[in-house]
Amino acid sequence: MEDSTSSNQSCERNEPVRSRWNPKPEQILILESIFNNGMVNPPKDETVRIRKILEQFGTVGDANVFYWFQNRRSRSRRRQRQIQASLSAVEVGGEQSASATSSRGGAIQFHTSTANVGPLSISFPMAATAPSSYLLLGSSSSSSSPGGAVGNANDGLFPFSGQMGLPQVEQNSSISSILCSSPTDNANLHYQTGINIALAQVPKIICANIVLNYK
Amino acid sequence: MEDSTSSNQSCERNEPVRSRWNPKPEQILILESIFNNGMVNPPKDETVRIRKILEQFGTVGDANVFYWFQNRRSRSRRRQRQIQASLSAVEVGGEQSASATSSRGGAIQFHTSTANVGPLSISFPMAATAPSSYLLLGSSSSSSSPGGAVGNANDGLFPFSGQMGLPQVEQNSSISSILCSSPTDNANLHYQTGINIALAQVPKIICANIVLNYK
DNA sequence: AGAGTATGAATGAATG
DNA sequence: CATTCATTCATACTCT
Repeated sequence: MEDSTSSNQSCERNEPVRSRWNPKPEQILILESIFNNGMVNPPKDETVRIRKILEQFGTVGDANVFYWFQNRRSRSRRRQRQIQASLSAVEVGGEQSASATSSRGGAIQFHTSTANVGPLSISFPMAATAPSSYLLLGSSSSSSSPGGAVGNANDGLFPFSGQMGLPQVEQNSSISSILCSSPTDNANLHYQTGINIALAQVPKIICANIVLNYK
Repeated sequence: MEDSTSSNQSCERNEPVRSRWNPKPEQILILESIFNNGMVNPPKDETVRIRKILEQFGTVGDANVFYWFQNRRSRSRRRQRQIQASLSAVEVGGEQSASATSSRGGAIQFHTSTANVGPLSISFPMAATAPSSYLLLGSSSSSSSPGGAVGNANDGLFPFSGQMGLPQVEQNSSISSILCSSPTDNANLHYQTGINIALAQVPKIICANIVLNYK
């Protein structure tokens, strides 16, 4: 389950076997944030950057990131289809009704995506010095895309060069900003409000706090 | 949830429904052999011939063969790229491995297909007269490579009309020869040795009839 | 001690 | 040839 609350999750902390990648809560959070922010299908170069960021919290490869998005997109779409299907059940006797399905374009509407957390907005205290910090949504500060990459027109700050094939944002959440500080310098992280999701077994430090507001 | 009810995966032996082609181990072996022998991009006519051969082991269409090679090529290239990339990662921060990190070599794990069986050698009886027998000859150990020049493995006898744009042979196995006889006139197709590995569900690794030495 | 499920990984099939 | 989607296999994790 995604809940991941508490308990174990054998990361690589000192694991003997590593068969398949097991994303840590922080990593999931980040990925989820990116996804929910609209980047549902990051182009390759973005994938690499994302991977680097995630690496702060644990071993991960580009392929893992790639697969993650692919699966996320896929399952998200499928869930949607299902929901929609069951909704249309209301009018069974009818005719074609919604049969056509939304195919790729369905209008997704909000709904829980990540399982238990629900719409949320995470905000990290500021981390300042992380080797590479990501900043989602935000306003200013255009990301200094190295290499000048894509001047992305979207006012956002997310490179966003790709094509996002999904209606995106399947939930109303709005992340205000996320910064990842290096796990090693956990220095300034304080719980600010409520929820504080699972993150539980987090490596031990950091990032375990995030403020999320339901909205 | 995704269990999908049946674990089916099988073949056509008694199929309920078959939507997508599910290559059998023997078929995979053959395809793999051909590919590893240098023919990474068979021209149309070759594709047809290959299909016929594969058909001895199960239903398959030209398109399947075509797709197979296409995907194989594509993924092979990608894997290659990944590996390459991760290797070069060793000089970024300045500290090599330390980054800890990537353990795993930072690398992605794309399973390599061949790994678990260990040295093995499967061998098939040689059946000589199949309607259309394919014979791949590897450049393997046997001295055949004259001059040892770069010579691609093609010294063999494979038509080889295509262009092979790949480095080819990404795995260590070297097939020395493969003959496919029609199961229907099974006459001479008997699994002869014990090994006969799992063919079972083995998606990767292959085996069936062929003499291959892991090296 | 399993059953059930969430999800990482692999791969056939398209599409551009 | 590159990308992407759908399906499926395999496994980690949870719950009873």
